[in-house]
Amino acid sequence: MEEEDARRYAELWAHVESESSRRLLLAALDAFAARGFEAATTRDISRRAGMSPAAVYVHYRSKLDLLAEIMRIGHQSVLDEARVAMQDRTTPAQRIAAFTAAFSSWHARFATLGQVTAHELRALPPDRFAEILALRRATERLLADELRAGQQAGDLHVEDLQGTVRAILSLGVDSARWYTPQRGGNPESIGRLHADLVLRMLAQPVDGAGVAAPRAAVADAR
Amino acid sequence: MEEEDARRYAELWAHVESESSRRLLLAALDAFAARGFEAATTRDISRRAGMSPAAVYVHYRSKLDLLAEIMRIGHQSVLDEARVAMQDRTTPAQRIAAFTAAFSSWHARFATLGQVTAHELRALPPDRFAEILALRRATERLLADELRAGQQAGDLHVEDLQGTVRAILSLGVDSARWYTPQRGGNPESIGRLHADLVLRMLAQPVDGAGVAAPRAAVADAR
DNA sequence: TCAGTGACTAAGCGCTTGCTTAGATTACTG
DNA sequence: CAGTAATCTAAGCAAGCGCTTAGTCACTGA
Repeated sequence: MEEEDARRYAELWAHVESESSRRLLLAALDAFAARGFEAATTRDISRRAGMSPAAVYVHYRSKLDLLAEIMRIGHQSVLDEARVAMQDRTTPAQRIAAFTAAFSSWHARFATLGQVTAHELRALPPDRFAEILALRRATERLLADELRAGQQAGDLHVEDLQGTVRAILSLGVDSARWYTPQRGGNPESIGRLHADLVLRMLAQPVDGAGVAAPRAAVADAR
Repeated sequence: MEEEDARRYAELWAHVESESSRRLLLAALDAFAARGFEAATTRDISRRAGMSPAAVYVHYRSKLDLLAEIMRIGHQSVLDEARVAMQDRTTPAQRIAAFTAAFSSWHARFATLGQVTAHELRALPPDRFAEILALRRATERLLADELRAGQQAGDLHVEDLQGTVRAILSLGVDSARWYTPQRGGNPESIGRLHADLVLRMLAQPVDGAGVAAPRAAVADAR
């Protein structure tokens, strides 16, 4: 992982007290992303953090504790960013665009973390899993509530609410899989692209001999 | 894995000669999907297939060989299905809709396999990886070529070609992560939903005081 | 001055891993 | 029915695993 990545991720767990703990979180994230949680070894993690294998256990009780902490911080971060992005918008369409842009650009910006959060859930024991699932559900609800509001107001075209929610989330989640700064431009441009695509998806037809046009509600949010 | 799944997957590797080999492919797929390639043990795989651990090595040279074979068959299958779905369509928009429906419904129908194909690529050594990557690129090209054709003909709205390709693929790939028959309906309905969302994304604006309407090219493909 | 504390390391324990070996069993052939 | 090849199992090896133990070291407060 590059210097720049290290600085970006440092902000995520700036609230973690010890410098060694923070170094271990970054080392563990790298190791989990590179080989998967099960294949990553505590020896590898400790080496990336510049410590002996035993030093890990001064700061964390187990390898699983490291994963759980990374997952918790990651899920909390994306939920917070989505909330902040939506808070000043005034219409469902605007809030959906803001959510999509924030969610997708987060997954590009923290692609390494995004891969781990999305695909190592199965490694968590039931109680940890439940905690993370609650955060995921809260994030999903931010989006679903706005889609429902826009649908009921007649401003947005939403035939399958749950399916549309999943589609929008998929754009973001999967960004973490393929994104690299080389291939994807900057994270914000991914967010803008996805927000634009989503607004097109939701454009309400205006009658005109079977031809559709986006209504003002959507055109404004562009 | 259920009886029904077993039958569905049996078709995928019907061409594999030995019955034991086919049972091992299914057992390995289950094990890889449940815990990840690295965490899955050859003892677990052999037990699922009703054999002793050593019997695996009569049919496959290594655990990695099992993964590589599963990946190859899976990637070839989705490429074939996409090609077949597109072949009788006459416009770019129709072929894009057909591709999207086939790609997404495949990932829902073979969700277990889809998860493995998408996320265990890193476990492959360079030569195996290159083989799989070629299949992925061929699939991607099926879609990209049609988007480019529709864009150049002026029928489709495509601002960011590579970004749009990735977005459409993301809808399918991520379906494998969340889909279950309980939550997602049948695979074909996922495909139809995604095809519809994609056609909306690509609708070309028709001038009219800043208001957009899909042109006939897209409306026809609906 | 020195007991106490927190961060760390060297060494290694008990266990599991992918895979091999040696031999048994089975199905088929001349 | 002997011979052969294919398929399987019981047993186990070398290596690597997560984590622990015992002890070192720098620093703190009385």
